[in-house]
Amino acid sequence: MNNTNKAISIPDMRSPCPIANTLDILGDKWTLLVIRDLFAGKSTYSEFQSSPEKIPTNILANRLKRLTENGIILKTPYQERPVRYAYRLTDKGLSLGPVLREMANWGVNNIAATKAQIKMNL
Amino acid sequence: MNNTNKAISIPDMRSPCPIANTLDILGDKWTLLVIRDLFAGKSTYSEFQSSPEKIPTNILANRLKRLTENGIILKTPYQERPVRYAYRLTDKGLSLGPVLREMANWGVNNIAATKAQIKMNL
DNA sequence: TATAGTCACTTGCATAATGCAAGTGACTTG
DNA sequence: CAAGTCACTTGCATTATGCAAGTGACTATA
Repeated sequence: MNNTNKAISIPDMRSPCPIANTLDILGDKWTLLVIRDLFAGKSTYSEFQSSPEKIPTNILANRLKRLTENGIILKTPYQERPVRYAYRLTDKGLSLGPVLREMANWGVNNIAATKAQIKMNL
Repeated sequence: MNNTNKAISIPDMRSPCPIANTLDILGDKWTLLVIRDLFAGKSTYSEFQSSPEKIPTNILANRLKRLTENGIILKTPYQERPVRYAYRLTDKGLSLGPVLREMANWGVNNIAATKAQIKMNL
């Protein structure tokens, strides 16, 4: 059991609606792309930066911070000398698989010129 | 057959990824709440405004415009004298049900104090 | 027929988020 | 000891969001 068993709490909820509250955490253009990259096997800051959408580095830093605070990802050093960090999904993060799967599915069915490049276990 | 059979085209795609492209249409704090309201049976401007999250009216107008342009919703007058408009989901919009369902499901399982208020056919 | 009210927005402006480029510090390799 | 990599931070311009008030078409009531 890792640290994903505690629920996220949102200080000033705009409503009790689960969709609204989920959007307060994931509802922007970048957050779910970082999570997509994690599902695709990426784990370091520079790997996230190298994705084709070219996320600005300040936004990447901000999203990694927010996702960590919300218990969706975990930051750990994977080597010393020099110390290098890996981010990975917690159970809470892994449980976003179905959300990503349905979004990807909707995209391929409804947006022209979209192509799933790699097969992910969502 | 209604007008939902044409795929959305995104002028300057940031990548061919279906998740990235879906986020370019739905990735913000408000768009999916309007769609949620439509799934919940709401259809007029004032009904959307009355939802507990209190969407600013300029943002509501903007989102209804964008969703219409993307073929996700349809605007039709439902009465003359005075003319009143109803928005409703196209087939493309209805196919977002699974996305909403998985987001709602993730919210109830991972965010404290979230409560699904009404049962929706997602 | 003046007055008030509703609906579906629009406008103006302040605040916050995003986007771009450059810089920083710890560390390693040649 | 110079150059490079990693994981960021900072400064600033641009864009989006949020709030309040206003608009115009229409109706219902006095």
